[in-house]
Amino acid sequence: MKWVYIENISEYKAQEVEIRGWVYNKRSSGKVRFLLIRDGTGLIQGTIFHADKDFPLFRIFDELTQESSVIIRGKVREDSRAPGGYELEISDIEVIQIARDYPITPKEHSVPFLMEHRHLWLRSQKQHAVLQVRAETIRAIRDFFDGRGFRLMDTPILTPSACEGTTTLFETTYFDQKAYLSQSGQLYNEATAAAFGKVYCFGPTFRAEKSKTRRHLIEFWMVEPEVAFATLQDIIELGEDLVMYILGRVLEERKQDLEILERDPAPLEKISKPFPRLTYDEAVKLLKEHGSKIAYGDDFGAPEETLLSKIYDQPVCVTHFPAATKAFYMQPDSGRPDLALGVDFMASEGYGEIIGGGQRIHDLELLEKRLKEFNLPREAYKWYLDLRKYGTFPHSGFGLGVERTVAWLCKLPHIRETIPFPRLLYKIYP
RNA sequence: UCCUCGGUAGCUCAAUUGGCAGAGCGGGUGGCUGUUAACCACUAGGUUGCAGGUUCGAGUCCUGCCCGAGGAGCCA
Repeated sequence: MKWVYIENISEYKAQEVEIRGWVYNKRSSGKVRFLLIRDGTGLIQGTIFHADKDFPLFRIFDELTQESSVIIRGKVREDSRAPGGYELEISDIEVIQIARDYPITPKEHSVPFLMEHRHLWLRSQKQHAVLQVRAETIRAIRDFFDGRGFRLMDTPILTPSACEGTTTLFETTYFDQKAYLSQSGQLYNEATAAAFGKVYCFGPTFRAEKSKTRRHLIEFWMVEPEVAFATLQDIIELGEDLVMYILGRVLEERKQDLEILERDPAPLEKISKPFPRLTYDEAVKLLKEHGSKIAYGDDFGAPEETLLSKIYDQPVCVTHFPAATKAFYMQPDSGRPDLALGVDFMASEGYGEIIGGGQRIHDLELLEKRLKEFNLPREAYKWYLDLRKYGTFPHSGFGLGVERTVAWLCKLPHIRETIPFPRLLYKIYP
């Protein structure tokens, strides 16, 4: 008998097939039994009818518990009463293992309990749907860049020094030296951009920040493109195209998952480019008009990001931040050197920043001056300064946080469900 | 690190002013021919986070600690 996956079940109408999976739930009503099986690709209901209550299949059915692993065989039938529209008339159940006392029941559980059982929670329908959206988002990102002639250039996770002196790094040892887990592949991207023109890196990043909010993870995934000779304007358009591409793909390919999550797709479907663009000055003015107490010169905190993304029903691009709030390598505006040519993309519906980036300093003298101002050790950045010494080039790039993007697409209240095993403040189990 | 709230059965929660620790789900047993987190009946299940204190009597009040959640700060 042919082993098939539930997602393909409609191709096997009226045929005898085999499904391998786990018991999601079961119900019985005297001489009818219903078995809900999941196999990783979907859910299907199996039925058993028999007049004799001692029917052998009934006895096997009665032994089954939630998450027991089984192989079931039977005939596929279309039935509008079944969840999913198809069901299997079960002729045989082969038990691989009876699961005892599966901790996650079909009723309510608290977040701490579910996080403690994250390795099992992944099997639940909504978690499955979120991670399908994540996988689709990642696939879309790679297709987007690969399709535009970008080269994937993996950057190191173990690094000899801080990309930034200001943020908190995870320190480890590298034989007899100190080493740190990467916070960003950007500096290395600038080197590969000079070799390949258009590059991107995609990998995990680590930040030892004591952040305990709905939008921070200790370990998260970020895609970072870097384009040689691109300006701030060029990179804003690239970011818009990327966001539109991800949106289109998820809306097209994962509609069912958004439905499972009860995520109304309408606000996402309304999004179109170009996104509204504001300078920092304009944004501060607008925030003050809407009651924010932000002082000019302050970086946006969570409440400002949320407020800003609620004012528009589109993602918003904010540019020209005060240079003092931004990284040392940000190119200053030619007219107003106190402003940095940076851009933050705020997702709609209150989700805040999903992209941060900008144009990098390409002038050697200016970069050396900035390193001094930020008290960064020149020796550690020797190779980085070489990029300005040998054929320097204006260039720009950004980083898009995968988890924040997925949380927005799925409209989740917290980022922690957007990655299979989140690393949270003080929490590394399971 | 700070502020707020919480910790009672495997899970989610209730318990009046300090006065017999209880329900639903899950487990077990039985019933039901179309269930949709099925339903109905019965049943087993407790170191009330830990340590101390007040009291005739503490889940409830007090002190300290531990753990968790929400928010703030922090945060290319």
